[in-house]
Amino acid sequence: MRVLRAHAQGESSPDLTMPQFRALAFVGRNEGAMLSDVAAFLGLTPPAASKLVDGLVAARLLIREIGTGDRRRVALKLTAGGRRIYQRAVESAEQYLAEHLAKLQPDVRGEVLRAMQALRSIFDDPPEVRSTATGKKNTND
Amino acid sequence: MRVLRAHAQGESSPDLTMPQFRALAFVGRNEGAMLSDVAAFLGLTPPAASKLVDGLVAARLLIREIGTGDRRRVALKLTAGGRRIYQRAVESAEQYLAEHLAKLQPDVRGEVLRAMQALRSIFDDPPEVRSTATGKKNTND
DNA sequence: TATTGTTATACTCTATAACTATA
DNA sequence: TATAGTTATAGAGTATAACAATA
Repeated sequence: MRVLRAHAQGESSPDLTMPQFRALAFVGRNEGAMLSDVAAFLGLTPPAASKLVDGLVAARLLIREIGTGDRRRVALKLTAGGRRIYQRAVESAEQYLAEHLAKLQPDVRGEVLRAMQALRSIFDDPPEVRSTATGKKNTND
Repeated sequence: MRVLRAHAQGESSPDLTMPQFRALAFVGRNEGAMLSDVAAFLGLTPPAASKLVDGLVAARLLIREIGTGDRRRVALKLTAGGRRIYQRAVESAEQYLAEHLAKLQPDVRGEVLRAMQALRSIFDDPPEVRSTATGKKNTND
């Protein structure tokens, strides 16, 4: 992760900080996520997440939409520009990973894959989003 | 790493931020490291690293020592209190990892270990320290 | 009354630019 | 002249507390 992060910092769009990019990427993976989902995933307090989103909205990479059912909720979505930056970063990271993983023998690569799955299973990666903020709650509530 | 970091944030000494802890841990692993080693490892500019160290020195967790050979260099060392906090965090993280890894079958655990070694080999983890700042340069210079 | 999010305020993190001391 | 580090300044990140709006 450290190596990948260093790579991302070298590549990413000039004026976009790491926290901003993490928030952007989260919304990229979870279109319509609530603000509190962003806060929970990034480990931030709601005010901190709100301010972070402020910057992304000001940069025209994200938009806030009022929840259609529960008007307290805010649904976050990427703008066209936000999606462009997000996808470009994903592609860059994937290419970087692919280049390096190609150095491994196929059987070792398979072993790496199974190891990753094993780690994910025991560290209980929780679902990223509680709801889509577009109205009804989901069963996690 | 995300899970482990969340764990560390819950455990760690109350008034110690993540960047501060990362710097502390780096010096813990690299006693006598130069300031520029800290900056390079954390991906910070020298002024940012210097200010970060300021806080740790003020908290009496780290001390600055003038390099014995090259007086421009600063050797960073842990105080007794700094070492105590560092070791406690390492033990906490190790215990957390051990508890979770114990859920895996021994052969899967072996596979995870080999996968980690394979990843390290292809992502070229660089040495953390350029010199010990206690005088003579090393062969990397 | 509880939940979602924001505004207000303060401190830390981080960068660039300019500087000091040493080599 | 080049290198290691600090000081000065400014903007982003983050927290706690207080608030507004909605449920």
